[in-house]
Amino acid sequence: MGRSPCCDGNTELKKGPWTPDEDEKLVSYVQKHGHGSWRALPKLAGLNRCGKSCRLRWTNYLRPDIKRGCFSEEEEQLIIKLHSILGNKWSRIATHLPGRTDNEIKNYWNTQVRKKLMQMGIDPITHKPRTDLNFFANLSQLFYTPHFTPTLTNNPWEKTTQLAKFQILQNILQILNTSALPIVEQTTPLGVQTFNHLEASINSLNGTTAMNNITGVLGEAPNYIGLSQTRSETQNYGISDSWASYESGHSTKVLDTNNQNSLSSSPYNTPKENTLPALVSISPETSIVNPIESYTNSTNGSPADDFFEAWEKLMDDGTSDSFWSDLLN
DNA sequence: AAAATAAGCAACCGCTCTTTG
DNA sequence: ACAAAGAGCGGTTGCTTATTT
Repeated sequence: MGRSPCCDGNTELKKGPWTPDEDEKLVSYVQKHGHGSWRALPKLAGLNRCGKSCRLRWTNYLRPDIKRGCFSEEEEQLIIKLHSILGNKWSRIATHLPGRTDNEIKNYWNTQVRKKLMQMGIDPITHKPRTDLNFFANLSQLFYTPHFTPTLTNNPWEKTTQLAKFQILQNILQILNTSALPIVEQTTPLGVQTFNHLEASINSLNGTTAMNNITGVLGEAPNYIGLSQTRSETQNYGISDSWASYESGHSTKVLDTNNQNSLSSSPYNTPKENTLPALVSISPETSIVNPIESYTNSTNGSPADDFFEAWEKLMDDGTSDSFWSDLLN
């Protein structure tokens, strides 16, 4: 199937940036007659453009309900959340941001959000922690940034950043502490000194005001941090049927993630002497497209999966709709 | 001050999906 | 049921502006 581009054979048609005169013609025509058939529109409106170009110009720029200007923190958080569930479905994402176009959101993602997530150590495609060596090489830089302090900022984005950093460091430390994965300390630029610094700093945060602040920020989802919890406790929290409940405006189904057998059979079980808590429940590689299915299929996996699961839950509104609003307020 | 490089964004391209006859 | 037209989507390009060297 498919079809040839609407402009085929019409090499005379103008391309490139629109002039104010062209904009005026298009706006005045659409306001008078509606767009009707986009293919027929250019001729009727007196434009030397293809219909597709007219449609794009109208929907992305000239439409009266377009909201222009910087994205707010709330919009940014929403985009991240939606992207973690929907992936690059920009038009779907755009339906939840009134006045924003899919193109604008896509551009914003590619130029701003993606970069921020990368800096946080989050893979912007999978929303999983980055495990590539470049990230580990930059770990010290991440750790020494001014934001990584025992007190939390009021800036919502920085709150998220701090939480993500904290979780990343916690899980890295746990991975390093796990005998099943002894290679990291030996083969990456992350040296013993950095390792000790990480451990000391995380321990200093554990049980401090900072932790109270973090759990306070998380509201009803403090278990995402899980520092002072037993393994069974960390498994008991519910996960909302994220997308269905999000789109319908309800927080509905709660899944029971208890599964002691799968945990005990994991090759990555944390040794008893490990002072850090167990990672959250273990799941196989999860699907961005269908997070619900991925939750219900939870059986076993790796520490990296665990972290992603925790992150996904963080991004995915754990037990109530108030979670993200708490974070943002 | 000029050149080089990076970043941001509007617009285009080619494909798929939906509608229509 | 089928093919073509129409519309929409996501990825990419290339121009403009800002920043760095």
